[in-house]
Amino acid sequence: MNKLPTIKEIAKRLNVSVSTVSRALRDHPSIGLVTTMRVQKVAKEIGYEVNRSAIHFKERKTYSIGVVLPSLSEPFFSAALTGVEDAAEANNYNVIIGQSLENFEREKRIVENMKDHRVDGILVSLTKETSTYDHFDNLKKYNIPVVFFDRVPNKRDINFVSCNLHSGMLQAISKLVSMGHKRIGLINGPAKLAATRQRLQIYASCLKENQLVLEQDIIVSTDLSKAGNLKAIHKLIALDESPTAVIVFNDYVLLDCIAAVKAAGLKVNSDISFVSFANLPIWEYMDSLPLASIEQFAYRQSSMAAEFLFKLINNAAIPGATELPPLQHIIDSEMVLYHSAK
Amino acid sequence: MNKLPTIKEIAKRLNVSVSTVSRALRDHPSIGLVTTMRVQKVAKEIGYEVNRSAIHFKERKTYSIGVVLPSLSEPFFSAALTGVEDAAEANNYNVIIGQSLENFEREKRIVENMKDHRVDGILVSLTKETSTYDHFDNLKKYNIPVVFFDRVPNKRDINFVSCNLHSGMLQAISKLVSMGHKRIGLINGPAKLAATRQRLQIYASCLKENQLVLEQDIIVSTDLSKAGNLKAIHKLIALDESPTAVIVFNDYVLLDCIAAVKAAGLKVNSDISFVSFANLPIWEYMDSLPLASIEQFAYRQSSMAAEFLFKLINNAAIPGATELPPLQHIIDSEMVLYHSAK
DNA sequence: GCATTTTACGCAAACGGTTGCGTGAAAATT
DNA sequence: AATTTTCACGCAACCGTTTGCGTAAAATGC
Repeated sequence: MNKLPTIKEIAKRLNVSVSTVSRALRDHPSIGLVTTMRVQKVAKEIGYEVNRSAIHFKERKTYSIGVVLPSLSEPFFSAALTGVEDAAEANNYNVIIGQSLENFEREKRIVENMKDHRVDGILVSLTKETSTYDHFDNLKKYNIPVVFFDRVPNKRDINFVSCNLHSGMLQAISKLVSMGHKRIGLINGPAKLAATRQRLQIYASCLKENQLVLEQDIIVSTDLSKAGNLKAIHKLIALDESPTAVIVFNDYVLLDCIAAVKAAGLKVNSDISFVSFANLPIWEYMDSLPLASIEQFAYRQSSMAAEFLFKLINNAAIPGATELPPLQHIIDSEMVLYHSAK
Repeated sequence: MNKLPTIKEIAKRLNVSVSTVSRALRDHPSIGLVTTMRVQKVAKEIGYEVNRSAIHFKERKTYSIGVVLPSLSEPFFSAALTGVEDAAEANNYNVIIGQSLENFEREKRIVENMKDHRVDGILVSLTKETSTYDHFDNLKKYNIPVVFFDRVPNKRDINFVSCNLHSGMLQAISKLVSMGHKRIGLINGPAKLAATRQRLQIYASCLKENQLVLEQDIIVSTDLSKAGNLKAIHKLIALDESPTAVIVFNDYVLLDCIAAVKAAGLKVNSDISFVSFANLPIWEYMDSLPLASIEQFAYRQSSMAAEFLFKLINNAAIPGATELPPLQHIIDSEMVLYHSAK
């Protein structure tokens, strides 16, 4: 346990005060040139490095931000994390990670833990289960700013970056219509999810914008289990007049749908076309591709959220600063075509 | 910027000294019961919480560990991270993340940054590029222990947990032999990778243990690019006497191989069988499965590595403790059959 | 040559909590 | 009743660095 050299050590060697050393190391103008040089020379010799813990303590900052998100096994979130990391590095921050694993209690524990460790700010993408936000509101007391991204609370006056699914969906549905599709179904998620309600609403408006009528029989939902997914797609292909195209809740659901459709003897992209919400980067390896995916820009969302967070952190650091208004941004999604070549 | 309550605040209110408050809050026996109660009551009333930064500073600990790994977009590493998180939570630590993205310079920067932030220890899975370890040796000076997992340095006297591929490979090759395969090829990685040399060696010994001879013509390699992967598999299927089974470097390579084999009109698992090293959890959705994968237990490796790290950290904390010998463990890989049912 | 400004540095407090040691008063022992 | 022990608490240093303020000495002005 050999101690690391401190500024005291340098002071002792040079017979100057610690304050002089401290200033000399930071090139403070009120320290003479020769002294400054001598201090810096000795500092280098004995391998001095500032003890950030001391500074953090003094400044009441830790120079680390927390990011809590559902699961890094989802490519969307691991891409998002990279966005956070890059922004953090640019701001000389480091990143404390917490995976909520879609578990509300775990999310609460993680936030609590991050608060205890006095992170300077927190980025969050919510659990599917999360519908109360007390554990975040609570952070105000500690002056810990929070920015949400992608999975954001249904609430005003919060800082967030999210993705507008409408633009991508409109592109997709317009594309389908231009290809002659008239019955475009929807396999939605569980009713309790905010994402589900949102998708339905956007789906409806996109149909309208293409002069198509909303037909309830081609709107089904899945609980996101494999069985649920299969049930949903079967319901659609069993109809007298099946939809020729289907918007699917996400790529995982789509994988099951494609398998089911094939098993039923139908051909993907000729008998039935799919559009999904992109979260898997594996389509290039698959035999059957969806027509398109709706890209939600994980990296852009998270890095912009991180920028917001640093803005809030830095603003709080300047003494008389007035509180910033809520920082909010919505990124347009985009359709990405896969099958166009064939 | 309203200040958080401190122990001074409590002391003032109760007209006792801060030391008494400090002790009362931790139920120190030398403080009278009534005083203790009064202190704790006031503490609760004003919502006091310890400032960990202060303690961290005093104890010269940050109660956070760093984990640096190639990329969380690989399911192997995101599973590994979950193992680290769970172990960290059990030990009241938090986890600072850094993705090296297979970039040596970035790995160095991350380690440097973690050192600056005085993490109590670091877990590492190396970049493919990494072949020098000075940036880790350097951490000794700061008493920051390091434990490697999965991708470990080729070096003695280090702490590590890794996975022995031999056991899984032996199971797989034995299985293939029992199914009648006699020519079992290998698509290996780039020569410069340590993993490549290791796989070749194990492949050779497993053949030997099954009384098969090593044939150079059915050992090919890929640079892991798509083109390289295709070239490798084509080389094998173009042989007069193609192998009936192939051990493949990893799942990404395998995806290309399967596509190529199909395109060539061959049937997977009848004309040619594959065994790969598991890193993708997506096989359940694929049309063509490999016969088996060799499971390397990301979660187990990383959580054991984390345990090692905490052992080292805690050992360093007790004053007269002698240094621990290198903590090392090798987990046996296992074959996981996919195709057995069909 | 004396008053004034500037230069270069030191002192000490502060950040929040922990802890070894000291001490007066109460309790126990003889 | 005198002595010893126990109890309950306070004092002060410490962790490493920053920073406002004070001040000798040097430089400048007249």
